Formats: sequence, C-alpha cells, structure tokens
Amino acid sequence: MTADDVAAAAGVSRWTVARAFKKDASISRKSRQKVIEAAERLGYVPDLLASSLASDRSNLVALVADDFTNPHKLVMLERLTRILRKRGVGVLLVNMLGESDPSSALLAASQRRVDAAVVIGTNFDDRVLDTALGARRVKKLVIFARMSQNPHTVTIACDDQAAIREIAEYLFAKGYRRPMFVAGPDTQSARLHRRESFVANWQRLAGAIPPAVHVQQYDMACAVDGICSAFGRLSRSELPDVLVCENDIIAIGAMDALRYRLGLRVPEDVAVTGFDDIPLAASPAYDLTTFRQPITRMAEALARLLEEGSSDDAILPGTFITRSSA
Amino acid sequence: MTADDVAAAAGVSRWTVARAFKKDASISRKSRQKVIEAAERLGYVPDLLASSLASDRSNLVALVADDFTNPHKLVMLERLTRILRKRGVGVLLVNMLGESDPSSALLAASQRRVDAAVVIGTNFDDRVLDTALGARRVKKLVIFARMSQNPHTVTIACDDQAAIREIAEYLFAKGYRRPMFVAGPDTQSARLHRRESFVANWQRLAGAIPPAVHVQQYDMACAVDGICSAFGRLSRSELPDVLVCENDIIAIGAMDALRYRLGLRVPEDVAVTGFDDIPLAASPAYDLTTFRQPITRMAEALARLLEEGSSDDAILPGTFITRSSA
DNA sequence: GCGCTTTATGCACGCGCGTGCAAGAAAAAT
DNA sequence: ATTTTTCTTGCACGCGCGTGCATAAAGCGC
Repeated sequence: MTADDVAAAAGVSRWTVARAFKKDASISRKSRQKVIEAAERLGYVPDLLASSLASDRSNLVALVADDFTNPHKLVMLERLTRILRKRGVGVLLVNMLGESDPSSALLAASQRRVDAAVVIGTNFDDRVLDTALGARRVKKLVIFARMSQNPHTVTIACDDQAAIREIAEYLFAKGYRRPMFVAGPDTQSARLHRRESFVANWQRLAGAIPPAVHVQQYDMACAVDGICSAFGRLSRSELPDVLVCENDIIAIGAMDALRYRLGLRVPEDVAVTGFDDIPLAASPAYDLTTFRQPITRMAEALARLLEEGSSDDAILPGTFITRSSA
Repeated sequence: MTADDVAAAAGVSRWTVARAFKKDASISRKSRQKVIEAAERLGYVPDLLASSLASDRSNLVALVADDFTNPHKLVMLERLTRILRKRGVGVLLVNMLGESDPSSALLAASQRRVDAAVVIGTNFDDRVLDTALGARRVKKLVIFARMSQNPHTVTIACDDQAAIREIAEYLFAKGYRRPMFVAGPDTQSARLHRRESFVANWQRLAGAIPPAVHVQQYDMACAVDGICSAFGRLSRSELPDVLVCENDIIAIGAMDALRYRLGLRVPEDVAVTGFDDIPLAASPAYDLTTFRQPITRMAEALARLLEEGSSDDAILPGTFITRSSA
C-alpha cells in the first residue's frame, strides 16, 4: 500500500495524497475527503521511514540512558513516550550501559537520523557530549532531568535550586539541626547540584556547614552500604538528626540501613528526605518526604522544543511532598 | 557523508563500500581495508534509514508496553535494549497506555517498518493482536514474558508451570498448609497461568483447593487495598499462613498491608512469596522469596528469532530464590 | 464575461542504500 | 600459454515520499 495506490483509487495524484495527510497543506476540502476515504478503505498509512529519508525530519528521538536501577527512570520513560507519541514523535531507547565507548550510543542513534538525542542517564561526561556534537552526529542534544554546563546542549530539568531551598527551610523550621547530605556518585559533569545547593542553603539558615557523604551508585544496596559505613565512623553524639538524600532510591536505601542495619527508628531517631517521589515513596513502609519533579511538563517542554526547533533551556518548578519520614 | 563520498576517497565504487560494511560479503581483504580506512577518516557510518528503505529489514523492533508501574519492566527494558543493541537491533519504545484504540500502538510501530513488535505489557487482548496481524501491519508479533493462545504470535517466556510447581513444593515441604494465591487483574488473554498452575499443584500435594484473590492492577497500592479487603472478609481461623503472589510488586504490597495495615508479622504470622526477583525484593525490608525469570536468555532468544527468522516459542527455565519471607 | 488574485494540483528530481546480475580480474588447472 | 574456475567489482533500478516550482482551476469585483 503506497501513496500511489491511494492516488489511483481517489483519482488524484500521489502528491495530493501526501497533502491530505499533512496538516496546513494547501489542499481543497473535497480532495482531502476523497483521499482520506480511499486511504481508509485500502488501509494505507504513510511510511515514516520513506518520509524521514526524503525530508530531514524523522520525528524520532533517542532516549539515551545508562541507569536502569532507579524506578524513577520508569516514570520518566512512561511520561516521555506517552507525551511524545501523542505528538507523533517516536522514541528510540538506547542503552549505553556497559558500552566501551559511550559515544557509540549517540552514534547508533544518529544512524537512524533522530531529530534529537535526549540524555536521561547519569554517568556521562562532557567530553562525550562534545565529540558527539562536534561530529555533527546529532542535530540536537538534550539533557533531561540533569544540569549540564555544556553550552551546546539544551537542558530540561526541575528547578533543583528552589527545591533544595524549600527542603532546607522546611527542615530548619521543623527544628532539625544536624542534617547530613547523602549524595550519589561524584561524576564529572551533567550532575545535579543538590549537594552544593543544600550546603549553601543550610549555611545561610543555620550558619553551619553540614556534612555530606557520597554513595557509589544510585542504587539501594549501595546506599545501604554507604550509610552503614558512614555511620560507623561517627560517634554517638555526632549522629545526624536528618538525612537529606539526593534522590528517593538513596533515601529508601538509607531508611533500610537505619532500620535494619543500625537499629534506628525513622523518623524518631533520624529523619529522611528524598527527591523524585517514586511510587515506592508513597508506600506505608517508607512514607517518604520528598520532592516531585514536573515530569509531565518537562516532557511537554521537550515536545515543544522539537516542534518549534527552539533551543532554550527549560527549568520548571516541582512540588514538595511532605510525608511522615521527616 | 554518504557512501559515494567514501567510494570516491577509497577509489572504489559505492557498492564496494556497502560490501565493506556487510558481514560475509564477497569482497577482497584489500578493498575492505581501503574502504574502512577512508570511512574512518571521513567519519562515515551507513545510514540505517536508507538501508531500511531499500531492503526490507529495519533492524528495529518495537517494544509495546502499557504497564509502567512495575519495576520489573525496567529490568526487562534494560536487558532487551542492551542485548538487542549488541546485535545491531534498535528498540522503539511504544507506550499504549491510555490509548483509545490499542492497536494504534501497533500501527505506529508498523509505520516505521519494525521487524517485529514485542508486547511486554499486560492489558491487551487477542482481538488487538489479531487485527494487527490480519492487516499485515507487523511482520512478526512476539509476546514477551507472557503466554498467548494466539497461534500467530511467538511466545518468549519463563517456564511458569515449572516455576509454580517448585514454589508449591517448597511451601508444602516447609510445612505451610493454608496458602492463598494473590493474582493480578483477570485479563482477557495473554495472561499468566500462575494461579491455575498453583491451584493444580497444591491440589496434587495437599488434596485441597487453595483460595485466591485478585487485585485490580499490578501495582503496590492496589495490592495493599486488595489484601486488606480480602483479610477483612476472613475470620481469624481462616487466615492463610502464606500468600503466594503472582509477582513481586504484589507481594511487596501484600507485605506492606500485612505489616502496616493488619499488624501481622512476616513471615512469622503470614509468609509471602513473589515472582520476578525485582531489585527491591533483595532489600532487607522485604527479603522476598521469589522466582527469577531468565530475562537475559529470553532477550537472547528474541535476538536469535530476529536473526534467523524462526517462529518457535521459547519457554525457558528460571531460578527459585529463597529468602526469609517464606 | 474580463482581468485579477487566490487556491489547488501535478511533476522532475532527489534522499542513501540494497538486490540481482553480468562483466571483469585473478587464481588455478590443463 | 590457454582454458576453466573462483573471486571480485560495477551497475541499472527501485524503496516511498518531500521539496520547490510551474501550471491549472477556482473565486472575486466590476
């Protein structure tokens, strides 16, 4: 079933068929009607592959990820695929986990002529992005839910600064005085700046620099180990009264460590906050105070960026969710 | 950068360039060397879009899903994308959640000429598959990690029958005598047959038919509610001694319900088993006895199926994981 | 009904590569 | 040296649709 078949059936030319399927095309109401009917009858749908080849838009974006241990990724994937699909944009999921050369993931995407590569992973650094862009491999590079200093990329993210300020002020107001920040791995670039933000805010509020620990990976088991070893080095009097975690998966690992390894109660002995509001955070077992990123609006910002071809960063406000863990 | 450019640079024809990039092509060692060098120098990589258009293989599969609340999906996505990518197969992620017409998801995939559509969701029924196949929309339809009666589809799944038998026998041997099966939604088709399997096995072992409940969705919150209302209808003496759950996410919801809503201890009062071995199952908070599906080998079976074009079902054995929850 | 503007339609060419075949080159056998 | 076999290379044609322009049709005021 090609456009030619439909053209013959509708008694028009192939190009009129193409116009019937194109919004804002110069075509009469009658012709479009005829074409649509014929197409329906024959079961014709335009071939996006041929269309991509002929034009220079593929209506396809690559989602590049290297971190599949965080359930929040699933939320992001769901939202992105649903919203992009509604706008006729397909999603190519590229796993760059265990890739010898990380930029080869970008290359794989470029071979399919994606309109944009959207990085939603964690452990990539600026050089990778630069080489990919330098080689004109991808037309557009978007960093999603992360920050990047790279001037050639577009950032779509939650307003972490404001979020962390809100968390810090809330904790201070609630009377917590010995917070400890629990961060993820200390990557080269495109990192979150939640730790710096929290330290700055707490200094402003309480006049003291809070301690911070890093866990090896954004992973529950790592968080458990990280917290245990961090607490092992602390004397009883130095114990924090609240753990401010970079995200929910670390926070949940931290809660498990506190409860099941260290025999402490949450929130009575040590309170915990997270970031992301993953589904598990709402479970009665954790009931985690956290911060929800505006994923839907971020996905919509991405869709708009693709449609309009703009290159403006989008930093959107999220929602603070208070539960019983802090 | 097209093959023509490389051809000119290497002093050969465009077709020789194509051959250099094709495995088992009839080409001399020298020519290939020349071409590869020139390609590397010019930064050329073959355009998969044009390649797909010209041939009838796109090396692209669609992963169709409608359920993004189960972290196990993330494991599946990671494994599938990684293993398929290693073989040069791209993955198009299609979200059919909230789609008015479910088959439109298949259509979207077909418009990109995918080599196969792989269904990894839950709430689709046979009619959808039939119409999609009837219209020759997709060349191949694969049901992944599910069973389907539809004779035109290929099934790649874990051997649930054997798995459930192993669980039932383990529980019986451990002395449990009043099991209750906790199943997910009762869909039309392409369902799991774990409940039937368990009932049959338990009847064989203990000579009694165990009760079963259904929760609305494969979702923690639903499982919590489902268990609470099921236990509400039971008298003290009828309480089960073990909940055999269709998958981990239900099992974890069940554990939360038991502990935080019903005030029961796990496993002392009621034991729990799951299925899938999601990362959370290994956490100290749950430490769930469960059954791990051979996702890696299932993904490899899919890759083989694409390469060889065979249409044989693959039912692969998994691994029973015993932890403290039962 | 005439000139004018606006709107519709048709068409040549190209997007980058695959397929199958035939001709050419090299190696092997006579 | 010649023939046969094997290997290697080149090429016409097509995959299905988009772009920009030229032409045709329709609408409009007088």
